[in-house]
Amino acid sequence: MTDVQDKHRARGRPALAPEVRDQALAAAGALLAEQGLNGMKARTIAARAGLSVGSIYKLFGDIDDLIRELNMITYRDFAEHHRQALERAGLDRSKVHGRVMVLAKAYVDFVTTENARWRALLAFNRRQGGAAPQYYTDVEDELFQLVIDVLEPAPGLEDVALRETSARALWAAVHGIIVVVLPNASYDNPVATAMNQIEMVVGAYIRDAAQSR
Amino acid sequence: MTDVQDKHRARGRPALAPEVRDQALAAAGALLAEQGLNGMKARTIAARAGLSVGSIYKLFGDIDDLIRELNMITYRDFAEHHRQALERAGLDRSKVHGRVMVLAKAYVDFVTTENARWRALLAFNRRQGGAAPQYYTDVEDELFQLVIDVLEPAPGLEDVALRETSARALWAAVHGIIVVVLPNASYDNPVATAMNQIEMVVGAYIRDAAQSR
DNA sequence: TCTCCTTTGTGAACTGTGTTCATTTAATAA
DNA sequence: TTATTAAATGAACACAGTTCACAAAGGAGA
Repeated sequence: MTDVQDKHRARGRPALAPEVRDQALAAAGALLAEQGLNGMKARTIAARAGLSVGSIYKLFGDIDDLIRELNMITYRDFAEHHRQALERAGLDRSKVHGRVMVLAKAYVDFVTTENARWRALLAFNRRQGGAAPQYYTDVEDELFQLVIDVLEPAPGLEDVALRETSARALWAAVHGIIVVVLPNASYDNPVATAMNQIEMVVGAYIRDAAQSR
Repeated sequence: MTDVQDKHRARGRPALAPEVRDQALAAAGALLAEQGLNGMKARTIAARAGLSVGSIYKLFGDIDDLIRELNMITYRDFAEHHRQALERAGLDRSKVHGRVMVLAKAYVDFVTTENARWRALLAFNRRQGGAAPQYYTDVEDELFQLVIDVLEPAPGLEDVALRETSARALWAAVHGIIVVVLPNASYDNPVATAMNQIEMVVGAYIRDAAQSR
């Protein structure tokens, strides 16, 4: 059935060049960074990309698909941002506490500098009813793995299962503090407040693990 | 200027009885519990309340105002739910760890039993750009106060400022774990997983505080 | 070169939702 | 009863997602 003659190809109007999709995606990404989810209107995106509404739908399915794709990119950047922060810090692997705090600071920085994209990530994943899509979970695991690796030399966390659970629990805790503190207008210095609270929880956890070895 | 003659009053069609507003609010609340934010359409709410769209706007301003009001109620119920859980547990005030875990379990239970309302609370507050409204912050402080009180007898947390920061940090951590774990389909028993992670973080924090006294 | 023919791109039109406001309704005062 | 006034109503408007009949753009065959 798929054995159609190949000599007749490229009939009819040629499809949009592949790079057009990339350009449109980049345009939509810029819009998201500037205006958050508010900017993600079919017509706005089309205008920004220099395409018709119909083409946006041809290229991306629907607007939610497009947002998912942009969020995917944001999440990749997020993970990469953490990896680079860890590398730049150049701390000895034995400095577990310091390295976890480097990751936490990287998180806070990302939220600060990429606020609109980060909010889109949160808001949209929450909007969906069911489970997160597969590729999303993949990047998430990738990020957890980073924390697990950092915890590896920690005294008291030699057990792999315990270390993994610790990484998940700690990282969720860090996330919680960031989510609660950073957008809260009642703190005059939200970043310092968040970092302080993270320090308290992470510090206690690592000390306690070493203690109860 | 306010000294208008009072003998001419109640002219024209009488306004909707005050109880009508309460009934409409209750109807909208039921709708929210059933269908989440998806159900919060002007026409759906109006039909459910047996009123016209216009009346909904007269009574509540706009739909966002109405949702804010419902979220306010949810948040009150949330705080009350925690108070009652603490009371029912009837633990001695010295059992700090146990009492914090009672609060955490209460949180998890609320999310489970009142899922739609809880999600509305999260999603909507995140949707708003600026700071949370005043009354909202009030209930939040009320809830933090509960945690602060529970932490009061904890060894190592005698200092008031430290205790308050600990309460905020710990509660945000608990929130983070719940937000990350409970809706995650990859755990076969999300509630147990969440409670386990919370136990780890809370336990470590309290032990460490006692240790480094 | 000039028609067909096919495939893609376009944007007007349709649907659903928030919001308003001219009109209708229901009450009191005279 | 009638005039007057305020409230309730829902048709109409604005705006956003989505579709699809039609126009545009190229290749194939004459």
